[in-house]
Amino acid sequence: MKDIIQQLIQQAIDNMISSEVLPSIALPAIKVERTRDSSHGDLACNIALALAKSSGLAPRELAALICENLPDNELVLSTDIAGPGFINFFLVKTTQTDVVLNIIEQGERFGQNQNGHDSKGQPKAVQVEFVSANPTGPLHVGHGRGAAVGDSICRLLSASGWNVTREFYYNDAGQQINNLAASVQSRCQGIGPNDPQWPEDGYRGEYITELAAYYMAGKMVNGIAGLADADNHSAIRDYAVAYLRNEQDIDLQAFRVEFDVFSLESDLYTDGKVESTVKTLIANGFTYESEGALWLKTTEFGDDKDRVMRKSDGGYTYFVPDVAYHLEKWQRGFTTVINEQGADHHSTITRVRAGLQALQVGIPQGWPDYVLHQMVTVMRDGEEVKISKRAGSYVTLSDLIEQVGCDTTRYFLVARRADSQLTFDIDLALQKTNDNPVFYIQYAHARVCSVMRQAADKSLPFDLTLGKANLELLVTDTELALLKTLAAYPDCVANSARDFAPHNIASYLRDLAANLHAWYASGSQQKEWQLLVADDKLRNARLTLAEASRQVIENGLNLLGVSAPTKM
RNA sequence: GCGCUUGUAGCUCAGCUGGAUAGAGUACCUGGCUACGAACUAGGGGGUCGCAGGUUCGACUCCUGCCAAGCGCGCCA
Repeated sequence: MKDIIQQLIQQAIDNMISSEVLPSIALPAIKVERTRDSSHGDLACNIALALAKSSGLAPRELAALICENLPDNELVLSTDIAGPGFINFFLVKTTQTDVVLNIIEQGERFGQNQNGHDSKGQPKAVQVEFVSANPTGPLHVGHGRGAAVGDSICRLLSASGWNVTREFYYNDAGQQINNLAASVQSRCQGIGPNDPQWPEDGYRGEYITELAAYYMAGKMVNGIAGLADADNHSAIRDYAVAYLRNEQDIDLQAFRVEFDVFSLESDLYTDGKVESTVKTLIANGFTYESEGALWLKTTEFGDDKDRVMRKSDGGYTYFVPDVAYHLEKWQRGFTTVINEQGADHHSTITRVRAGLQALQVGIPQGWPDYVLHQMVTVMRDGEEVKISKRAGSYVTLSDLIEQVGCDTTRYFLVARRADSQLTFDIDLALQKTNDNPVFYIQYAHARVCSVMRQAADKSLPFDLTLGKANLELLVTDTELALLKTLAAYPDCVANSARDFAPHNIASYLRDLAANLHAWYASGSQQKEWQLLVADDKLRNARLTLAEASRQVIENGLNLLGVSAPTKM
């Protein structure tokens, strides 16, 4: 519909130029937008404002000229010039109710688009790396935010026609893994954090004790048996990593987050990919030796200082395998890669990108994309809960899921822009009342389902065909507002996917639910506005609108990984 | 000190990549069910969009400077 209006305006301006009403001027892109306020019609265009200066005409005068030259179109009821010079378009009724037919026809596919298709109409590949928690402890709220945001981005990209690969990267090769193993080993030997032999950077959490007990009891985890040998450091390390990976998998499953690929840092070493990456960087002349270490000239790619690649003890710093890993992503054919991670790691972005540029393999500047989420603070009983991995005070993701439920946790963690700080108020999330937006949206869905059940109970069966044929009977203010909101959904999905911004979906759903509740409630003020009226045509038209609304709520909630209950 | 991010109603946050009178929730005040589920809804009060400049027909949005908060600035990951 926007396209049609755009063409009409284009024709009008072309006519004006050829009849020399307008000088021949460069045209900016004609933007036609959905109006926010229904008194402004259905669609609006600001072209007269944009062209005012170059044409030498006053905006309102120019708008009037454009309207006069506008070709007739059966879909346009009338136009209006408003404010400083906006042209508002009022469309015939069927353009407003058409969205209902589209929703009914497309069902769960409604709202999807093909923006992720290439010129041949094939889905383009995108890889999204998220969570990527180190296997040194259970997942906490921060990981939860990464999981919720990352997973929703994946769902948005899929809905936009991309072929999405979800990937989890384990840093299972660094010093921290040795700390982990040492901590577990100490526990196996009966040493606690208060003993003098306890490792300096040891992990003190309760889960370490449990892990040690499992190992000593010889339990199996992911095909690895606990050897019950407290002196075997490497066996303990392998067991600990397997155990914690398994714990994380269980949490992620409970959080409804799945991955296609798990990559291991240790593999990059054993496959020689770290070594070959370093060789290329040296061969390309972007390194130098100093103070016994090997440095990468990251300053040539915008960093504020050069960075050590190989420490004087011979080991590589963490970002070297990161570069090797991203080179591998590129070689796997992903020209679009998104990394979702905590903002506390933002300094790695410059280094990884610099390393990739220095490899000189044709990777574009600014590749890969990053989505960073800010810190999550947790409030419980009105107090902030401090998160400290070593001290073991910890709000785990599984705690949250258990206490407030998967739906609420996911919604809360994804409902705000990733780059604003988030306070997770457990007391608020626990309230199953007014304050909780998740229930508000789910309730709207359940309410429609309830009406459908009522319809059957009262022998007022829902006849979809009859409903579709009588949509022009939808005329009340609340019905029109609801139609308008439904029509905005596809744009909302496309924009959210483009911006990697799933929080827009959360806001949209809040809005849609409000429209639905307002429509429903209008029936308690005016009985003739109820859905289940006696008139067959009107009732079924309304039930069709209700079903369409339900479908869009379900589709939207699905993008957030939140369930759409039929009963609550 | 430098870099990244943020600053919008008392509180928690949106604001659709420059548009019309800045919007929701919450809290506060006033109404609506012998129920198509009131986990809802109608209305009211509440704003120098951190501050100061600039860009233009128009700025919460873009630019510059300043103020404040969070996070980074390791031969840790």
